[in-house]
Amino acid sequence: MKKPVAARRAEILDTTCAVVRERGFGATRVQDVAGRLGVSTGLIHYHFENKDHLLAEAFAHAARLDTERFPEALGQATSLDALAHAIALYAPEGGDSSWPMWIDAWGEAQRNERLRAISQELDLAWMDLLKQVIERGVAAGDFVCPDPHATAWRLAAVLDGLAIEAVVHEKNVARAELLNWAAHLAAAELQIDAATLLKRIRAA
Amino acid sequence: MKKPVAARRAEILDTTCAVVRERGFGATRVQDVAGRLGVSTGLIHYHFENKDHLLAEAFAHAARLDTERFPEALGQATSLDALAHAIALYAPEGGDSSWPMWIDAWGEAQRNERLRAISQELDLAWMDLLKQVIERGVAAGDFVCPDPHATAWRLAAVLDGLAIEAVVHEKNVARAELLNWAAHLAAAELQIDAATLLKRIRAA
DNA sequence: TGCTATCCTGACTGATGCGTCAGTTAACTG
DNA sequence: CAGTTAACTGACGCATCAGTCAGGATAGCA
Repeated sequence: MKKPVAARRAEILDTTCAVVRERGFGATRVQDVAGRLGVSTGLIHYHFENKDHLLAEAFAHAARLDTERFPEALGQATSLDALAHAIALYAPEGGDSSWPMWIDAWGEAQRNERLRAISQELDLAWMDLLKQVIERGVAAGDFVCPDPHATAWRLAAVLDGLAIEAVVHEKNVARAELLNWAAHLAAAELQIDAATLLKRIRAA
Repeated sequence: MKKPVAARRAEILDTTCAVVRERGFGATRVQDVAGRLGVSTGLIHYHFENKDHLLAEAFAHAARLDTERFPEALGQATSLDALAHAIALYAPEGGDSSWPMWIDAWGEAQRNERLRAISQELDLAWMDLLKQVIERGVAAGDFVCPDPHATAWRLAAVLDGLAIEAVVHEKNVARAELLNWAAHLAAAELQIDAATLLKRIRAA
């Protein structure tokens, strides 16, 4: 049952993320994490100074996992595929997506400096990924875009806004619509064909 | 000190909204509301069955206040002004805006059916307002828009997404940028002049 | 095999906050 | 100006939960 510190900490962080996805930051209890691991609450406190630190580290852990997938998009052969992969990566999946956590974090970040810093950095990173993808396409002559910065913000904002509807108010927007509408925005902003982009997103 | 039920309830709901804006749904205590009104916690429980009901009713109350301002936009003389007013109404103000509450509510709504229903209805109402404004402009020949439904969703989503950045991550997006970017999106979607729209939004 | 450092337990404490209730006060009513 | 009803108080019960701590177990090492 004894495990080296690093392994145990990682395990606790993973489990904390899972609990936060289900219960939210506010309602997550140390007991929930301990119970799910079949471990005492004392052990959690042995590895983490307090609950605040635990939640913040779990959130940072999840953010790291997300940003680690960025190169996957940037590594695509064409700028169109890079864009398609970035959008597909961003859009909420059905299964174990982290979206519930990000949405919860926005609310929490309003009063928790630690969470706000992480959330802010993550949002900026997403925006920057989109911006890089756009600038690459412009440089290659694939996209036409007078203001990549503004376009990246708009695209990120639309994806955030639609993701909220898809995740929180499931009935309002389905993933298919979300992708469709986002693809149309991107296509209009970059002067490319929406149908082609949509196909690439679905294939990604 | 004694007040008729209706007046007291309204007062309690107003105060609850104020507390929720500051502390969030999760961290709002009955004592906070009572204390701010200079009243006992017993009184709150006298008027509301339990904390859940109090929070849900306060949220519905705030939503009602917001939607009551819709006719203000729809009543404008021109479709351009209607659009400008709708966007200005939507965008977060500096002062006592309800945005912190809406953002918090998205997180909370993931686990609270009551809040979800209200939040969902409110989001749909906003989208519908934008849709009405767009359709009016199209009918009048002021706007050109092949898919008002999709455009309304995109516009609402962009405003939500940018509002999050402006409210939660203050440094990321200022209100001026938010309005500018949103105006550009609306202008492109409706084939009108962005600068003119922006002027009207600022004047609204 | 025995020793030691590290990981871990489980029972405890203290604080917090919801909801209750017996009793009090203020407004209305005839 | 009683009598009655409705609004209100304040103290308390009770459950929950973060964090502590003294001691126990286990892996690795000599």
